Amino acid sequence: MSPLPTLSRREREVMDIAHELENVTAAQIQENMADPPTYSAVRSTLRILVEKGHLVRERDGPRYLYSPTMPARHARRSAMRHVLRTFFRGSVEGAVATLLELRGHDLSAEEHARITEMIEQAAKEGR
Amino acid sequence: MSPLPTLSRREREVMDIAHELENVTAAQIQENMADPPTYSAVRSTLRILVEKGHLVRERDGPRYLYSPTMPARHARRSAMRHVLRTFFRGSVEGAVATLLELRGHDLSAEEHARITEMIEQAAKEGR
DNA sequence: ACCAAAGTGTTGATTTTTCAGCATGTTCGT
DNA sequence: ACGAACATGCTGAAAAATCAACACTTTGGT
Repeated sequence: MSPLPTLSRREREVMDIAHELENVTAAQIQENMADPPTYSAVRSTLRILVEKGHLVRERDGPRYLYSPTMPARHARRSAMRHVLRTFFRGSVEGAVATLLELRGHDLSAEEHARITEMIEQAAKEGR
Repeated sequence: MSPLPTLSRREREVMDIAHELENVTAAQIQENMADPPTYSAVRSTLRILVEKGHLVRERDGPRYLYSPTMPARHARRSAMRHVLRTFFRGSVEGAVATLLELRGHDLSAEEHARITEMIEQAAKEGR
């Protein structure tokens, strides 16, 4: 069914870090957690996430590296779709506006050019 | 300091619905939940969220309406900042690209115009 | 005025999550 | 080759979340 979207608070926190850092050790996870528990507790959460199928781990010499099961592209789309729906009523315009705000007002010329190009492209393909 | 970001699974689910629908009754929340518990359980979660300060409730005749404490604008920015950092390494470009993908390829002419205008504006103010 | 339907407050039990301790194995510098 | 540092597997206790039941009140239609 929907085996994945059931994440507890700590689990989600760990998953976010895993997505942000891509391939992480248990120690790295711990370093990036807010109000981190013991190393032991972190590994406990990691083990559960592996069991649930959200993370895979592979040996990296002495230790394990953890990475998200879901391909980054999927994860990005899924996350973005969720905020788009939840906070922007599906409005791409609204979302872009907020992104530009976040960017502060230091949009480089190159960035501007590339984004404009993307919009152009999307409009063309639109039809 | 940061009393808010500690939300459990159900709590987050309820908050998302509250953000999406703005002013909601307990019944509406329940309708929109995945694998919804009893009405009673929903109200239990709502009460906790009010206690924690994430929701406020006001009478609407016979019943209560719940709405997020955090102003929509803040919530939007905060949510977007989070996905930007977590899934796009802070790249506005990347985020916009994904937004356009999500949009499918049916970007209307008007939408295109407005978004382009926003980008222009941002670039000008940027310098 | 009555009754069913819908809403509310409160409480406590069950389940899940969270966390740490401990015994053990591995690596690496000296 | 030895030991400190670091990693792991396993286990169970403490805390939090989740949920439902019950008694009570309000509403609205007939």
